[in-house]
Amino acid sequence: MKEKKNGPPGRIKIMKALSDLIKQKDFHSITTAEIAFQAGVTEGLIYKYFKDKRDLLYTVLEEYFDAFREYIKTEVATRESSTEKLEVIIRTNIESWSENRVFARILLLEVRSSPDYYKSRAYELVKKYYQTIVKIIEQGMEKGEIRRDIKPEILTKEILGAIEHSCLGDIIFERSIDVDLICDNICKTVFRGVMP
Amino acid sequence: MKEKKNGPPGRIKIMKALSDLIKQKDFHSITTAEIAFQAGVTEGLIYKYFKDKRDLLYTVLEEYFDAFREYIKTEVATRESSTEKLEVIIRTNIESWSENRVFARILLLEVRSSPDYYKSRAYELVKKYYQTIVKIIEQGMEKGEIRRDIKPEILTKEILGAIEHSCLGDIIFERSIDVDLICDNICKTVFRGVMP
DNA sequence: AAAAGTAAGTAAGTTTTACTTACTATAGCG
DNA sequence: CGCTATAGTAAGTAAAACTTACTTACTTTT
Repeated sequence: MKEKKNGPPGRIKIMKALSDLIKQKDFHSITTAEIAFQAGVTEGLIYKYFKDKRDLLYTVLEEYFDAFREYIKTEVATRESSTEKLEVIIRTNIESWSENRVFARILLLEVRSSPDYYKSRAYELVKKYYQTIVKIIEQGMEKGEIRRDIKPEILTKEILGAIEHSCLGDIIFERSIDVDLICDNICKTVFRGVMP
Repeated sequence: MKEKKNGPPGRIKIMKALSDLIKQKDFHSITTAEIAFQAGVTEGLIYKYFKDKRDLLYTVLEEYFDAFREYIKTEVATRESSTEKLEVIIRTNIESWSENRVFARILLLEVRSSPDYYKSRAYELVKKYYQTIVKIIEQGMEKGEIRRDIKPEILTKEILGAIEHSCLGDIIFERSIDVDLICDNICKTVFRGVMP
């Protein structure tokens, strides 16, 4: 069903090497020489498979995001109402970042600053994820489960932003994430608001 | 009242130069040679006043954030209830980013990936801003204006995250920001929730 | 089975760019 | 005046990203 396997061993080793190095330090401080050494290949090979150092980063992110979307999709499918679906998305999202720090760090900290990330396939996947949430909200509005006087696109961004920022500190400073606490707080405020 | 003026002309010109260049391209694509040329000074002078290229960036951000906090403070002072205060923070924050794109781009896109940003004075200011909001929420809880079953810290992050992510796309792709629309959406959901 | 073609990988550059070092001009001040 | 501190320069260095030209090995074709 997959169009292509992961490719030649060198390519796989390079991606694995970067992924491992990001556990230890930020992308900017990782050199191509280091990546090559860690992968057990020579520097030039990186440029055989990737346009440049950043393109390698986007490709690593792409893989993580693919798995993430696949997982979210199966979780969402088990729920009926749109609010339940949103809740499971919030929880699964936080959980994924809690368990996969490399994924979270690349997505939240490393890629956003470079213009050509927004031309990458990784970013296309991010947009698809965003669209999934927009559609759930639209369906919720049609079914009368969600108020109609707000824009689905903005609500989507609000939810994603709330999740992101709530986890950001823990991701940056490598603290453990209290998934239940954050999820519970976000769900309470998103669904019922801050009023007593 | 200010401890020191902005410093020698060269220093000011360098900061202005980076600020102007960030209007056109991302920080990584800006070279120190370019900054020096734009400022009409020589490259070495940058390193007389700043530890490294990134330190210059943090210092530029620091200036913007100082002005931002000053402005927010006066706006908040005009409001009485904590929800009104939160509302004015949300609006002023969005407005500031809408009007000052360089500020927004540095803060949301450029600095977060580097570990030493979190040791900078700019980051100290960010934390102070965050604490200001936490206190407003705590006061709101004491006065019974805000529900007590959520953590003020997480709610703060939720609000900041919602603002950020709602503006992010427009900031990245240099579109105009519909301040009223975003502000209205965020206030509605934060205060009353998404339920109909 | 020999020839031809291609994919995987290497070794040794080149170029760019952030950062250094050693120096000069100028202005304030006892 | 001479001394010191400040503002600034010019030329260089080191390192890191990226290139180029080549080798090896494995398929495919005739």
